[in-house]
Amino acid sequence: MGTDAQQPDEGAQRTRRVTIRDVADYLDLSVSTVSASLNGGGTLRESTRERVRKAAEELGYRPSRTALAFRLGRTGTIAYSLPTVEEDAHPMRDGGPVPVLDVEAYMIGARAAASAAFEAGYALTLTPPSIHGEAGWNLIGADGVVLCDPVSGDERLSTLERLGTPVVTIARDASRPDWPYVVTNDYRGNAHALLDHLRERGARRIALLVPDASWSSTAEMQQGYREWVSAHGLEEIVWTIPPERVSHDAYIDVTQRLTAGPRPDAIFSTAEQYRPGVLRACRELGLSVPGDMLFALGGDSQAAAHGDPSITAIDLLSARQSELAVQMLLRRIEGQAVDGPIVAESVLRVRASTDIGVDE
Amino acid sequence: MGTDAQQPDEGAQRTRRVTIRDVADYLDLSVSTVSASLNGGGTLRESTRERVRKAAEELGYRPSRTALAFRLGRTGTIAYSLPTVEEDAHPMRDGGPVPVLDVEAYMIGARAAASAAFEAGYALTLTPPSIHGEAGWNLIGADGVVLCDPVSGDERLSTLERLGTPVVTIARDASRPDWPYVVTNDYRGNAHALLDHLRERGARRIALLVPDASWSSTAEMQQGYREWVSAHGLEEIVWTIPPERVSHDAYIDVTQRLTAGPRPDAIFSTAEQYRPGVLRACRELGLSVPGDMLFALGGDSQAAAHGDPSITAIDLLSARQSELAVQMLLRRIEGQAVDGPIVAESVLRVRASTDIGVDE
DNA sequence: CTGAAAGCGCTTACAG
DNA sequence: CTGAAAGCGCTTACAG
Repeated sequence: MGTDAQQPDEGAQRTRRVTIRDVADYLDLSVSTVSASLNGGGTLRESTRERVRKAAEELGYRPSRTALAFRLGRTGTIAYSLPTVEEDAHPMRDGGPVPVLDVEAYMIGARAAASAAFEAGYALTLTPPSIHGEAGWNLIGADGVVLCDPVSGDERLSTLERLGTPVVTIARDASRPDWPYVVTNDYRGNAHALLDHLRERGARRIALLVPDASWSSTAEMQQGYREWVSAHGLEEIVWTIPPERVSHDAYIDVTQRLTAGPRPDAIFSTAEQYRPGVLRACRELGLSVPGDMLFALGGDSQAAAHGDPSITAIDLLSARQSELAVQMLLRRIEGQAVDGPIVAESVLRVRASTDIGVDE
Repeated sequence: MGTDAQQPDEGAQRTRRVTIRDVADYLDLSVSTVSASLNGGGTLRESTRERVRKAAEELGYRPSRTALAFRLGRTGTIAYSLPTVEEDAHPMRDGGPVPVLDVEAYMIGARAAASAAFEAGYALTLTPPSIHGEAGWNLIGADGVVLCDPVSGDERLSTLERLGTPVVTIARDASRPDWPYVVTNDYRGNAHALLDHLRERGARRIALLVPDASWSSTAEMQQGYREWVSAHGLEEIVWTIPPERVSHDAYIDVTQRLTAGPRPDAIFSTAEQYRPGVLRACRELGLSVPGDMLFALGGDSQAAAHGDPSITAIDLLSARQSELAVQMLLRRIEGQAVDGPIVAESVLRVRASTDIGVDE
């Protein structure tokens, strides 16, 4: 029963907005002059500009976003699009569908993107998971799009190209090896580094756990793995997880693989998402991590960093990735030169799951 | 090396857009007629409407979002705003700042909101974590805002009210008990249900773990807790976690509390975020869950559902919550009657962390 | 150095 | 039943 409870009137009448015309009339100037003063265009006396700025401030003038968007033909909006999977392959929590791969990384990325866009005067639109087709993107109405983890031949990418909308991807569309508008990571190199680390900690039979999907991050890590085991004369053990068990349910597959043949001494999961599944499978089979099984991840999370045991992982620095992608996209939108693919930094975080203290 | 690698020209010339004027000229009609045909306004022969629709389709006419926004004075955009905390209280992962409370629930909520908005013809803007002040919201340019978990006296809410922008909150601003534009949950009732459950499982000394913050969800659960322990003649044990340890670091506080006085036999954490911290503290003290300590959460997550042990939690059905909030907001924006506070459904999910099989 | 005019693509009264 | 006109708030040539 706070005394200041507020129930704003539905029909609360908003004060008519202050336009450039009001400022012009107030100063007996033309709207052209006011516009030029405020935007630094034209050739005006500095004193005039100053008068205009002051008056605009006084009158509470705020440029109309809609008028500007209309006039300039740009909405001042960029879209951020997370991976979509077919409805029935959606990992569900009771509360609703969860995006695939790494939820937390996406959240960090989306928020960093919103900040970077905002600082440049743009708003960030989150696309609905089901977006597809020209009509959808037309409704979203973005000047450009950051596409996270496209699949190979991603429909969103080709549709947006047809529409002439600039796109920057985070990680590649595997079907376009020469696509320059991408912020990616050295996934192969990361895989090598992680495998070197596992080997150093004594692993000799390292299984690769990968989703059966066409994300290039996955594909590139897998390629890195293949090169590496071949170079080290080790056996290639690839465990592919069907898309419908893209989350914790992977424990079913892992359990089956762990009991089927000769057991590996380390598991490298490209996806953070499989962490709980692998741990559960090991637990149920009485395998201690890292005692009986080393375990490392191709993506990081708070859970990986602070769970029991903490898991060695590659941190892709998602916030930085998204910032770079937004910056590249804004350059494309604004017609500036763009600096080819960017390979962002990643960091190997060594944690308890590989901390067995064995030196070879 | 792909033969179809595409490097769209920076200056790729977009085909001039098809306007309503083009359709009108094509049919020798006026733009008014075309407009009315397409939008169902006016009094036109059905045959005319049909001809227009067909021609529009043929010519590939798509209404211009910017023109529409300008003309109608609405951007066709709603904003979704997650809680902001002071910079230095941001839980950090190496990859960047993580939003407080439940990341996963927010991700589910944001995506559900994006879908609901999209279905109604709106785009969803994610606000940057640092948003504040009129200028920021002006840049975002939303027709309305969904505000998640406002703090008491939330600055965003008062700023938006001053701007005349419709707002719907998810959970209350505690300083506005009579605010009608809210989708909330029966947090007190949920607390009672959870406590009843713990008691049924044998708990007699139940500690409440709460963040030192003014989220009303927290406050209401705490109120529910107080009422309940008092009604049952049990001791009130409230453990408050300082805002700078809003995440896993809470294990420091929990460890200290667990070793300081007489030990509780159950912990009820209002925030999902404290799950790893509590588990770690128990682990390090050699307390098994649920053997030595029951544990339950006021919010759910995949990790709670599938970790070891799985944790009993209240599922707030975030997707549904967000859908309801978006629907209410759209009614406000479109000037329709709004149906007071909505208390959304929540579900108690009983899991291993309280599964001790003790009947009283 | 400043102003008048056109126009971005629509919708909405209003005429006919 | 259909059309002509005004106007939403700006910027951008272009004139003076």
